[in-house]
Amino acid sequence: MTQTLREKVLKAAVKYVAENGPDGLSFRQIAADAGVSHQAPYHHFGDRSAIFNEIALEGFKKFSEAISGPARVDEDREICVRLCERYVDFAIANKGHFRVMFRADLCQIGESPETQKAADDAFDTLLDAVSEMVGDSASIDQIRVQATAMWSLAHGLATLIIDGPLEKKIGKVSDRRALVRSVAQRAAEGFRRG
Amino acid sequence: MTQTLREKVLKAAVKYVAENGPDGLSFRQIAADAGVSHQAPYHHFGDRSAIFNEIALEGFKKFSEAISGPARVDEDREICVRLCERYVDFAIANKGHFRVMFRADLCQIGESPETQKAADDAFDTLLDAVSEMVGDSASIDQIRVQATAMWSLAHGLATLIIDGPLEKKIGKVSDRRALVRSVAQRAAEGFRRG
DNA sequence: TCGCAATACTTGATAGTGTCAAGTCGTGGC
DNA sequence: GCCACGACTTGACACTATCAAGTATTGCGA
Repeated sequence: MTQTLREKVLKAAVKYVAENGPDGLSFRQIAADAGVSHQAPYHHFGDRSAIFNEIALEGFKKFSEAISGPARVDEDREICVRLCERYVDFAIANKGHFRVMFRADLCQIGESPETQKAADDAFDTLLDAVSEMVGDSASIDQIRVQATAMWSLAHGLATLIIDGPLEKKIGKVSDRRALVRSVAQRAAEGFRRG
Repeated sequence: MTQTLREKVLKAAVKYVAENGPDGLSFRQIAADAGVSHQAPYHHFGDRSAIFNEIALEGFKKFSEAISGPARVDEDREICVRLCERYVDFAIANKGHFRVMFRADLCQIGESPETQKAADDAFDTLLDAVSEMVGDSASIDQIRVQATAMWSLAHGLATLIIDGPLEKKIGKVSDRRALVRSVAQRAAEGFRRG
């Protein structure tokens, strides 16, 4: 149960971002909350942007896990819907991570090879899922288009729900799930036709 | 050509956000660049968040214009593709605005009735376009699902291109347009079936 | 057991930030 | 003439990231 300061700080940062967004995040406040001096966190994360990088890294790893995993292969459509559901579920359950992962200005993932790799892996996971959905007959270009469409749809849904106006328009969780399902199902019909 | 300070400040802020993202935006720096005291901008925008609100307001107005406008009504698919193209084009051409518009933590649009109205109008514009696409026979619920799907797809594409990893994966503008077109076309096939 | 180097912090100082609270200065209207 | 008001300045405060230097503690090789 003894948590290292590094873990404490990271956790507090993620919590803050989930609740307030990344903008006002203060190293000093986090340090004060943890009962250490204002420079203590700085020792573990050399830089303010370094902590965002770390959050993104953690996020991409979690993301890959959440997206992949055993999926019954009944039919194409089912995969698409599952993918969307998982994407949105992940974003909601991990707001703090999700909000950082796709903000290039916060965490320049290019600077950290590890984070870059995690991000690439996450994308590959998505590509694999889409490939499975499309089938072997499809060309690489088709898969690329399909994957982008799939990704965009899920990503758009997730961001609009988390930070955008969709949050208010669909209050209850049951509504949200139903909407995501309907939307994904509708889109899947188009995606199926290779 | 004489620009009021208010206009100057707003313009500088939008430019900054487009280039660096909203996080590091500094009132004082903008004031210094404009050659005025550090409190001068504060006189026009009572608050740091007020300027983001103003940017969002401007953005939603521009957005409505960009999205609507005359569209040849040949077939459903065409409307969907156009909508996506316009959405993405707007986001790229107005990065500074777009980045702010959908960040609830920056500009609480709920606080400003004017901005709220502009945002609602923008959504209505989108809904109208989708209604046209779907046809009169569709139920309200179907339109709602369709609109959400459409919106999510376009929004996801735009954000992934602007801030996300898609930016690197598609370098040239021609590639981008082709990709957006393909993706939208593919999705449209699913959306068409009421 | 001594020393020593690395680790995990603390303390202090600097520059930059938003924001409150007072000025100043010119212009239009009574 | 004056006076009120808008546009701006000046000064101060609390807060922030970050640099630089100090101090414990701990593990380890001689």
